[in-house]
Amino acid sequence: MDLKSKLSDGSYKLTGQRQAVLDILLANSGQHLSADEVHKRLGEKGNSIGIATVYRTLALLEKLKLIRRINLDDGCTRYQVHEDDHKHEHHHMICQRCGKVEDFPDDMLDELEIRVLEQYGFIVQDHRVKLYGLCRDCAGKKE
Amino acid sequence: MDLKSKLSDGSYKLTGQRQAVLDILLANSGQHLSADEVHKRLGEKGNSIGIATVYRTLALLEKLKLIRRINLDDGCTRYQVHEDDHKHEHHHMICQRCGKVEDFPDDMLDELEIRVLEQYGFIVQDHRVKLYGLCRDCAGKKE
DNA sequence: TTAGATGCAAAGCATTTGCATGGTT
DNA sequence: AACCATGCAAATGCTTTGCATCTAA
Repeated sequence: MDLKSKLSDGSYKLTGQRQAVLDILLANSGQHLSADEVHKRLGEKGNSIGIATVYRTLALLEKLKLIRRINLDDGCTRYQVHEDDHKHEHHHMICQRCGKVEDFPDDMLDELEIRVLEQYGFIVQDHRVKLYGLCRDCAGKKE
Repeated sequence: MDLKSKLSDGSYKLTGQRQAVLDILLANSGQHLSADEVHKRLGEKGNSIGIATVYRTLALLEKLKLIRRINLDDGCTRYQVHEDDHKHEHHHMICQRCGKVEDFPDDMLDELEIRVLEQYGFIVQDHRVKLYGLCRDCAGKKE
């Protein structure tokens, strides 16, 4: 784990809380946890941490690019461990019936980026795509 | 203006406040105003309205699909009048240097939606795309 | 007349911050 | 030892809600 080295690069210290928060995110990499959910899961593991520290740690881990921030428009910021290689970034499909959030890989926006550069002179450095609709399970059901 | 008819469809009343809020959004269609900004501009026009009414009105106008909600991750929800025809929806380019937000038309996600349906069985009903990068002005500058 | 709308202030949430204490290096 | 990190509670900022009053239909 390169948490320690990433931390020391910025004169940050490796603490039990920071390791614990990252561990929770790693153990739930398929989900998109909010600060409150991280806090709760830590408590369930007997690893209680102040909520302020959870927020501060999440902000730090994001700065170190170990996790990424996701906005699913549900009233809170959510987090997910960052992919190891930047090549395999991903976006989200949000089911409007059951609320499930699935990831899909990012490998299709290149054409869009080229056009945007041509037409607007806008140089794309990053992007966020959210698709809203019906997941396979819900699409199969009636009504 | 079809505000009145859209309102009466749902047994909502046409009030001066509702008209005023919509007028502000219409007069600033190129911008992305927050509830607070709408409230301030109303006040500047001598048309003071309670902030709670502004929030309630924005929620109502969104339900009537007269405006749309935009999240630019700056700590508040922003609003913009909806395009008349649903065909010409648009997305946003956010400059990471000067903060300017420009719109670009939505006419390129079709291919992506087809692939997502094929691979995940996900039926796309709506989408949100945000591009982060450098606008033409900033891309031209040094440093 | 009457259901719906408004305004104000209080309440709600997610998130941040001040400050004294505790822990890494 | 020195500096950074933590915890708690208070504070913040956006948004919502309760309730009495007002108004469009």
